[in-house]
Amino acid sequence: MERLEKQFYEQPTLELAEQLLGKIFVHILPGNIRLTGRIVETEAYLSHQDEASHAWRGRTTRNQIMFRKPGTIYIYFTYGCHYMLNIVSEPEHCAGAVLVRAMEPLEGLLFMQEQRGTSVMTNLMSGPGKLARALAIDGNCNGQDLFGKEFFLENAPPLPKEMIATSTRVGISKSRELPWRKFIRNNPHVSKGKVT
DNA sequence: AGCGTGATCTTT
DNA sequence: AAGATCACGCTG
Repeated sequence: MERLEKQFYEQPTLELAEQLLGKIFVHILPGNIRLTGRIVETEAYLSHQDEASHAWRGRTTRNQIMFRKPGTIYIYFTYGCHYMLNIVSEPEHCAGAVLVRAMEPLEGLLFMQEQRGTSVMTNLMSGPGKLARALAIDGNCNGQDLFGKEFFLENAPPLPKEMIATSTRVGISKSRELPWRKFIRNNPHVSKGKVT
């Protein structure tokens, strides 16, 4: 399947959060090892309209990558041990982003199992911290983009509307009521937040 | 249900 | 300079 190009990432953040479901995330390791997963859960983060977004008060040292061109990868470190993978959306300087919260592991399973210390498939990438670890993503990836040799997305047929579920976001205290989490209904690889 | 772990942001 | 918070995951 072909790679997704620039215009795919330029859509409004909420639409991109839905469109990303089902797409294949690819990380190529040195030695041409493919680590890949199918995105099954996302969350939208806007900028100034969204109190829970890192960008809601404007540009800082940490969030500056969110202001870059769509398709850029924004990684940050939290709780002293986890890296979070975000994909920048909207036109440049708007600072929208989509948090990738869960994937279904596809290729590189042995590597992922070693990274994660488990071989239970539904536990490899069923959460944002877990998937970053499984895909060998850390702070060095911050600011890279999805148009190079190392990271990109592969296309997949759009999902039927009835397979897409919506809920409030998880793990935040501000703007809790916003229904900006998107996930594939009844998929066993979504995080242990809320299921329907 | 409780806590580790460290960067970042807010308040003094 | 100090304190609070955190887009989490693991043990128990």
